[in-house]
Amino acid sequence: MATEQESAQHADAGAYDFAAIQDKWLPKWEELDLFRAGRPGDTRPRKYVLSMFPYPSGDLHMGHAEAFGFGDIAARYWRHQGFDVLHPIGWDSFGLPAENAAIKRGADPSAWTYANIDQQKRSFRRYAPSFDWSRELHTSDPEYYRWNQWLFLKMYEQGIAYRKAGLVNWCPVDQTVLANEQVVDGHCERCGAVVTKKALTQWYFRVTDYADRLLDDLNQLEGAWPSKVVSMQRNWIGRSTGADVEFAIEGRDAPIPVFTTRPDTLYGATFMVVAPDSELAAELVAGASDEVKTRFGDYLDSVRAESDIDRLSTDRPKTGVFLERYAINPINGERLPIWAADYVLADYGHGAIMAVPAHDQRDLDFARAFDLPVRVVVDTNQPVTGVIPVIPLDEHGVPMLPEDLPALDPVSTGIALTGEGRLINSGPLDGLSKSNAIRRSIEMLEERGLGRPAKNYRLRDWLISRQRYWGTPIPIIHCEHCGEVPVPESDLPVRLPDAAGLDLSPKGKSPLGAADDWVNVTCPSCGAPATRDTDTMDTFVDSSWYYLRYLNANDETRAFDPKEAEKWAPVDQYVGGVEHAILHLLYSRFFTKVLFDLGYLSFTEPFTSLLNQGMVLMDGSKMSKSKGNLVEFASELDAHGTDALRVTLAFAGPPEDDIDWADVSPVGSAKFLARAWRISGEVASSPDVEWKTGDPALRRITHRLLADAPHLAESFKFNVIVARLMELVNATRKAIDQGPGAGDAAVREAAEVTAMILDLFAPFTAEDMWERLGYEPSVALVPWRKPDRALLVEEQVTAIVQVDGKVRDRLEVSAKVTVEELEQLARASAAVARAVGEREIVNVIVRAPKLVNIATRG
RNA sequence: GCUCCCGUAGCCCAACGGCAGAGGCAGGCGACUUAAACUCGCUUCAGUCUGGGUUCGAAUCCCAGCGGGAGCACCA
Repeated sequence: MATEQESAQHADAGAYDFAAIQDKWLPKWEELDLFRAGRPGDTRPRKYVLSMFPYPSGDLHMGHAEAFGFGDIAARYWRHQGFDVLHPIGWDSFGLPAENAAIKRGADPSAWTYANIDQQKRSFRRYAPSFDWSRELHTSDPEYYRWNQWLFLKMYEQGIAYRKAGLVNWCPVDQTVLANEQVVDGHCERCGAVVTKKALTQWYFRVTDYADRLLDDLNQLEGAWPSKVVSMQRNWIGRSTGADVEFAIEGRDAPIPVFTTRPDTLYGATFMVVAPDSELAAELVAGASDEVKTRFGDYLDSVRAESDIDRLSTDRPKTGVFLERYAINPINGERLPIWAADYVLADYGHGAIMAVPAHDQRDLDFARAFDLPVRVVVDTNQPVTGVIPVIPLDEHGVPMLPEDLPALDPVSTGIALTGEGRLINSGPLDGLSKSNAIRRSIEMLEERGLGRPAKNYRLRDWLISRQRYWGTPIPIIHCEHCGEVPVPESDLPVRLPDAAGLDLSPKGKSPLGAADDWVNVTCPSCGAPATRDTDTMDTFVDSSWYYLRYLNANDETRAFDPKEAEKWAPVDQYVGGVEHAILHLLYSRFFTKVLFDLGYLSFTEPFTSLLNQGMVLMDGSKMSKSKGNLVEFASELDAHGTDALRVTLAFAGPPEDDIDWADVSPVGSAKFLARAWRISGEVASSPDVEWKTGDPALRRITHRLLADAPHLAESFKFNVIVARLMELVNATRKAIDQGPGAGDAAVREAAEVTAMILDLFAPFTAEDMWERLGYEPSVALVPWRKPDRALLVEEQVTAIVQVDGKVRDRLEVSAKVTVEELEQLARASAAVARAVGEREIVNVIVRAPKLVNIATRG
């Protein structure tokens, strides 16, 4: 309990009270409506700063605090640089958790979602990010998702959205299909269940048509996106170039194509392998003996029973079944036995390969397991012009000449020869290098009409159908007579039916199918009874273009205004977690390119610069309730205040690094803020004071920070800016207590600059300081002062003198000292003479005015 | 197995190829206090993971190794 006396002291001392400051400024800021972007007549240049919008799963947590904190630092920074900054916020509010909560607790998914949003908005308000709330959007609003449907129809018209049957990833827990990107190490990205396969007819977006552009345009992002994300996307798209080769099949009219990156090794092909779950395998086995049919059938069953997890384990033994059919090698007419084996995938290339066991590890493993022939056609011992050969050493370390090398024998070593070399046993290709042989073999195939250059991708088309309720209905009607009929644009949005009365529990088919009134419609084309498509869209569709919806979030006539896009987009600074490196970020890039092709956008990449924040950990591991190491966002806010929390997160280290909460000190941050704030109350000069009269030493620190802060902010070195602010506050304190005193102009200048820059991290404290310094709100809109360059150069500097790189003396010299003068001074130094001794001076490097290095010999 | 990133005081982190320290945490000493906490002041602490190389000069660039982290992993 505080006594009256203590309270009085409290007030007298003007103690820093973060709660009071927050309560004071929140309503005032809202009244001032500071962060609305794009006001009519605003002529400032524009910046678009965006943090990935949150899924409303409950309340905000420390991860949000970090991510939105960094986004807000960027937004505030650009405002201080004189930009009209668009910094919107919205809600990624469709998705499974709402539905699962509905099933578990009987809540309506919509009610659950919007209640969470209310809760999170209250937390955001306290956290005070500088959002333009007037553009708030919810992807679960019909006003939003109607444009998902509109985009879907546009893509359907272009053939980009299509339906096909196939084996798809199936999550047995969520009871829905998953896109390839949502399967992580064979597990469901969301719930962790082991993913299985299921044959279904589903909707896809043809991302593979954009694979080359998605890959090639990554070059534009080099340097502006974390290199990790760029390489992950490259990896994910996984382009390989080579050739399609036509193989005739005995007893089949048409030849079958095979994709290979190594057409140069055609002469080394000794068998062919087809994917057991491909149509081709089924067709080939149909013409085989009953015994083969039985063995193949058993094999196929065992393959289908495998989960992706089993398939993912490497070095598991190769399995397969000989189909008793033969292919003809187009280049030399050889008969190649055809096998079915699960190491060949049905949905990559053509689901069939030519096996060259001597030069492909997987083929070699298979050949060794089934005693199939191996023929070496590339001599990898032979050096190739233009390639520096690695010369192997024998056991005594003596380089071995080619004739001393052990014979190439993949069969006995078990190692396939995949390196550079010279072609042998390959007829017209003999003697060529690997790369020349690849080129020549493709030419030969083209001349004979047996093959052509080809590319393949690891990337698969994006499966967007979901068999769940809480998502965007797919705007297609299925009619017995007309087939797939798009819902007319004028009938959009196709609203979700009311959840009440629907059984949302996962059954493997969409709950929408049970909404009879909703499903049964008349065909827009022929008027006959028809049914709606009952699947909903992957929620990653919602987030693929939301950055455009912010530009006119309240426009009911269109998805977005291309003129606004011209003004604001693409996003200048995007902030979010690396977990979206290949999901959201790839899909969003794809949508942007589609919209470009449709003529709605003039750019092809959505996010010019990307910052990935790290994670907030506790004691070295991810925070979670079950581990008992959860740091609650709300309780941290209560204990230390918004500003201290934000400063702590910004100061902890580089933004992209993980932060361990055990290593940081919100108490320390609060102390720093209190020190800064106290100074603003002690400044004894008035705002019209003449800066030039101020203490030069303190002014130098102030202006050095003004000079450095922009490039530090733009390279995301927020932790360094905070450290430099601490330095400035410490120096100001010293100037007041032990220097020129609180009335000095430099003290006011330092305090004002502290407030201006502190606004990036601690907006409440900065605003209150700004008011105490005699100004009107808001400091958030004040352009940063320009550094006085004259103050940055010191008149006297300490020059260091090195002898052979070791510091031997320091000299106080004028900053304008000439090279000659400095060298003379250095040579005259007694310490230098001692260090040089009898040695001969061979070189003197002078970097006036800071450094001299004397190199000696002897 | 392949690829990428990172190793600086007890801890978190700074340092255009040029004096290893901006800052914080923790520790120590002191002031305030009857005392403690808070606050304030002062202060100790590493030669940059190891080994080579380039350079007048390397934490920084190059090579190899060790340690840690991440991504990819039958994609023909």
